[in-house]
Amino acid sequence: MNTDPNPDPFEPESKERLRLWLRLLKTTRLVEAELRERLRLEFATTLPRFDVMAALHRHPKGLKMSELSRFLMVSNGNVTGIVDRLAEDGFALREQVPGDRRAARARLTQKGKEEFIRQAEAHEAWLDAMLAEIGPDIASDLSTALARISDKFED
Amino acid sequence: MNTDPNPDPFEPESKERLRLWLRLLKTTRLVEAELRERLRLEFATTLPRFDVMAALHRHPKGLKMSELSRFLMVSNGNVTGIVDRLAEDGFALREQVPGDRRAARARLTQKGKEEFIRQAEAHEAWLDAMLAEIGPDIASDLSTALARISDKFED
DNA sequence: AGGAAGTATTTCAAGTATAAAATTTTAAGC
DNA sequence: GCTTAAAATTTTATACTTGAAATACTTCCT
Repeated sequence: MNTDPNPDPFEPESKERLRLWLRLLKTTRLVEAELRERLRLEFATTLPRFDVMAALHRHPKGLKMSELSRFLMVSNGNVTGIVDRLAEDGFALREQVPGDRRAARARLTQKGKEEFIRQAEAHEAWLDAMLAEIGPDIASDLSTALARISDKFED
Repeated sequence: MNTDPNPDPFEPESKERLRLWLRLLKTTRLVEAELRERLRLEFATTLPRFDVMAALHRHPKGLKMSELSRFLMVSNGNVTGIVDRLAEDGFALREQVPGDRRAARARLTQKGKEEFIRQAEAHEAWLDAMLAEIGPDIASDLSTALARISDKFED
């Protein structure tokens, strides 16, 4: 489906890759901005809070702070503050890990779980609308191509 | 090239789109994190500073603060601080716009321009290596598909 | 001219983000 | 058992980010 396979044979491939990167960045930021605004308006929350809640929802037994940090690819000190604020609102809590007094496991409260489910349903519907241009087969191809990039970072 | 066109005919398309989004986010964050670290180690700078310098480099006559803000899709108040810090380091400066005493145009200094060129060359080489898995034709297809998403946000 | 509405920018408060240092606890080697 | 290394988390300092309010100037309408 590539309609213009080689517009300028003298242009290096690196320029084409740079263009791809800029497009990737722009698309991601547009979608992110839209999600952030809707989360703010409809649920009075933020994207980082949503991300943390999503991670905790996928792990009902809870996650250690360091696991959360790795999973979300954000710094260690960062999750401390986000979980603090979620705890203040009664959406999450910390539990001591038995047998290791260094570690604490964060998990959702019942209230947090219910709230997250509401948010996640809206989130999925918003995304579905935003990516409506992309049919399921193209979505799958795109995912595969993107996976090829991110797989290079495994180490 | 879609090797698995319909893994579960009962799964809604929205799940496939959600997966695509998560993959998009993960890939972008991985590449961004790598670029940020390299900019820090090799040039003692940050991604937002690089982005501002790139925008100013593309517009040698300078950009108004509000134009910079729109171009980079970041908030108005945000660019103020970044340009402030670039100015402290002698990489950028503000000029009054003649005929409109509200507006100021930011542009690169000669020192800033030279520094940016060094950084941009390294940046392009890093990206080329990170996206090496993606050939130019696939890069072009990918860009087209992503453009279909971001074009929906024009208004 | 004079005022309302709009535009450009900065300031502000709160939250997010990083890297690095500090703290506390656990595990390993000898 | 004692020391040292490793691990988990928090704290610190600095920068980035947003949305909203404040400030200053411009334009438009009458």
